[in-house]
This record gives sequence, structure tokens and C-alpha cells, in this order.
Amino acid sequence: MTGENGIQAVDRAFDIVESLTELNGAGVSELARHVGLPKSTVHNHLNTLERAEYVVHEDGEYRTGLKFLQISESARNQHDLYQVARPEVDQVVEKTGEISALMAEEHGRGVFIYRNRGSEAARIDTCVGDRVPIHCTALGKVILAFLPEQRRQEIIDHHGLPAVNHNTITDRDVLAQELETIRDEKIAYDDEERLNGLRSVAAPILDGSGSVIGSISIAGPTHRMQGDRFQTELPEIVLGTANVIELNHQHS
Amino acid sequence: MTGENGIQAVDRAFDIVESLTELNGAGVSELARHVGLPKSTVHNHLNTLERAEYVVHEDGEYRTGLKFLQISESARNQHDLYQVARPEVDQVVEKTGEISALMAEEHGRGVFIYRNRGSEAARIDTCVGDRVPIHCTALGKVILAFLPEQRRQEIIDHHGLPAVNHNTITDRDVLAQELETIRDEKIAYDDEERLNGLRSVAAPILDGSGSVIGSISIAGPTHRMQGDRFQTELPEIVLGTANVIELNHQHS
DNA sequence: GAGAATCGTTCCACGGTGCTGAACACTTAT
DNA sequence: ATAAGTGTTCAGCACCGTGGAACGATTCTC
Repeated sequence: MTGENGIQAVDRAFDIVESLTELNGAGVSELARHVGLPKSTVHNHLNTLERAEYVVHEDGEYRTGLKFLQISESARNQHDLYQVARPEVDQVVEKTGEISALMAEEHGRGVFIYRNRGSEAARIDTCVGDRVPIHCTALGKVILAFLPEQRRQEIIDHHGLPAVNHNTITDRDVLAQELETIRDEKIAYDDEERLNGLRSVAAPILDGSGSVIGSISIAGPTHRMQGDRFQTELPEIVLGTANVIELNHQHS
Repeated sequence: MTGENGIQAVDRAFDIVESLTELNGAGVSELARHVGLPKSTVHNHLNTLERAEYVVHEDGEYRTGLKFLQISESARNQHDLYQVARPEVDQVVEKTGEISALMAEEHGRGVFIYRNRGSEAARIDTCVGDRVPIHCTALGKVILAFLPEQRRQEIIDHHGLPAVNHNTITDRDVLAQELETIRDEKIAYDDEERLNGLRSVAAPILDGSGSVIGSISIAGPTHRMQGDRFQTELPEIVLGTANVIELNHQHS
């Protein structure tokens, strides 16, 4: 499921944890079936994980523990982007009433670091922590555009350009050309390339030396994301916010 | 560091991850020294963890990866308390301008599930994901008070009543008596028992069958937490909010 | 109620595997 | 140029994680 050869016991432990999150808690037998291992092995792992408090054993069921919260908060704060940008995202939400999100790149995929939405905003599928192909989002494309040439090629070579949707860009040349204009405008658009009915605008967030550390976006239902608002107003807001974040980031 | 006997490789992997968060990223040698293992062993673990994307290898340094965010979000959402209560906490913050937080119990300790603060509110040390002894917080005491007698004894037996502060309750009888009055009033107070200069009020959040699933609090600097506000006004707010959360929780 | 089929847990012997220390290339100080 | 520091690779041995079978305890099914 995970890699090809690493420490077997560790790979298995994480397979079990991941299965546990997918199943939203489960018993030993159910888990054993799900990961394709004998009950005793799974039991052994669960015991270990529980003793380390990464797993909780309640009401005859095992669940993933909140100790992961401690680690993930620390991981998120190591991207110092998060601490600086979070309040700005909240402000964008207040100003626009739509969805605003923060993304960082990791292992060639886009990770939602933070997300907030106005009360009238679209219900959306993505959650904080979700990992999506980087070429199918405004947030991702804008990161990709500002990454060093070499890294960009590595990522595309490794992950390819799978079609997530009938609008997804799957051609390298088409993508390359779009990334070019993204670099010029410092703005990326997503016209329902990942989710039908959802459009978004995103801007890059650069550090002092000019390398991307993440991106910020505004997203909403297509019928509200049109004309001048989509072409001018929202891009200006998101670009302005990105600049504020960059400034605050450098003085921290 | 972790347990006494479980799967060695798994325990070590998590030791390494924890060290990585403590050190805010590190190299192989530094890590090896920190966990007291040969470089090669640590290297092997880091490779495994990186391949599974739980660790990132950048600029010649290893850091904890954002994949933990995915798991922790899932773990947090399994406590369905979080989804329901989060907006209510935000409202309390808006109403009072102080700090409001959400806690759940796990492995006998109190875990901060969510926290928010007004712009004028006290700077505070605790973060989401932090795990604190359960007897030294209003949030924790109120959970302890409403836990089944047996569980409560287990927790106290296992963890004891360590003094976090010169005000911390360390006597079992004194604690038992306070828990009694907490059960009566459905309100717990923390009078600088964990942090000097910080007072707080907390109320329990019960599910349909009457068992605690968590607690909610308002906290602030002692000089603002006094008189009628501390004795009546804030307790009423926190209790009312807890009730709203309980209602929303049952209809979800 | 008896029986079958779950469940979770415990045990032990075997074989595979994670551990280790040494050797490697490489950069940075001295 | 030497030395001390990195990170990485390799291979053999001891050990430890593995998985099958057997255990009680529940919960179904008839």
C-alpha cells in the first residue's frame, strides 16, 4: 500500500492508522481484513500504538488518537506561513463571503493548510489536510508556476497530469503555457478544473529570496464568480492579501 | 521513552517523529544523538517515514510532514463534538473578547481540541493539541467530575495529582469535594491553578445518554476575571453555550 | 436454550528482518 | 592538508516481529 521497501513494521503501523481513519474507527478483525494481515499481527500493532497513545481503545473499538493533533500542529507551525497568513485568510472571508484557503506543496502534491468560509459560501468537499494533485487547482498551479524549473519537472515527471475532471489540464505544453501567463500576472484561475461549478483565483506567497512558500485563494460557485468580480475585483483582493502576508512574513 | 514493550521498530519510529517536532526539524546525526540510536538506524527510519510521506527531506534537513494533518483532522472529526462546538466557541470569543477553548479527555489527560481568542485577550501558552494533566484546569476538572466513578479513579490512580503550580490541587479528598460541587453547579473554576494570573470558567458538554464528551471554557487574566463577571456573567454564558452545543449535537 | 459463528486476546516457534558498526563520499573548519 | 563534521551505503548476525492455532467470551440463528 505505501512504499516498496522500508521498515516493514513501520509501514504496517501507518497502514493500520490510515485504515483506522478511513473506517472511522474499527475492531481488530475488521481492520485485519482491511489491511490483509492476520488478526494477531494487527492486534500487536494496535497494542503498541495504544501504549504510545496514538490510538484509543474505547467501547471495544479502536480509533485514531488526538496525539496526532499535537504533531500536526507542530508540523503546520513549522511552515511559518500558517501563523502569519491565517488571520489574513479570515479577513478575506469577511470581505468576500466566499471560501478562502491556504496551500503548501509537499511531496509534489498540494496540501490545504487552512481554509475558512463565509456563512453564505459554497459547501465544499475539501478539508484541511487534504492532498490534491497540484495541477488541477488555482492554488496548486500558482505554486507550480513559481517553483524552480527543476523541481517543477521533477513533480510533473513523478506525478504526471491525471485528469481529475473533464476540464483538467492534461497536456504538458498547454500547462507550460498557462504557467507562463500565471508568472506574468501573478494570478492563477481555476475554471471548474477540479470541481464542477467551482471557480477560484489564487496568488503566490513568496519569501524574501523570491521562492514560493505557499499560495492563497478565493473560491466560489461559478454563478457568483463572473464578469468584473472574477476578472478584476477578486484577483486584486487575493493579490493584495498575498502581499500583506509576504510583508508580515519577512518581519517575523 | 515511550512504553515498555511493544513493537520496537514502531516505538522508535514515533520517538523519531516526536524528536523531530521537538527539534523543529533536524539532521540525521543530531536526531541520532537525541534518541540515542546509531545513525544508520535513524537513517533507515527516516527513509521509511519519508517514503510514506510522513516526513519531509528538504535543504538537508528532515521535518515532520503535513500528512499528519490529514490524520489529525480525521481524528478530531471523529470526536463529533468538534464540528458542532467550534462555531459556538467563536461566538463566545466574539461576545466576551476573552479566550475560549474546547477540551476532550484521552488517555487520562486533557487535550485542547480547539481554541480561539479575542484580539484583546491574553497571550496564552497552550496550543491546540496540547495535553495537560486533567486536574489542574477548569476544563479538565469539569470533565473529571462528570466521568463515571470508576474511570475517574483509574485516571487519578494512573496519573496522580502532580503539582503544576503552587495553587494546584494535590489532595485527593480536596479534589473529591470540589468535584462534588462542580457536579452540583455544572460549572468549574480555575483560580490560577495551572498558570499564574489566569482564571477560567468551564462547563461540561454531555451527550444524549448523559456522559461527558468534552468541555468548554472562558479564560482571561485575573484582573478582568473578577466580581460579578467571574461569578455570574461568564458562567452563565459558558453554561448556555454548552447547552446549545448539546442540543445541536443530538440533532446531528 | 443449544449450537454456530462471530468477536478479542494470548501464546510460541520459526524465519525473516531490523539493527548495528564500519566504511564510504562529501563538505566545512582548523 | 589535516581533522571533524555531515549523510549515506553495505552486509552479517541476533533478535524480534510475524502468523497460525487455540483460548474464552459474546452474540447471533434456529
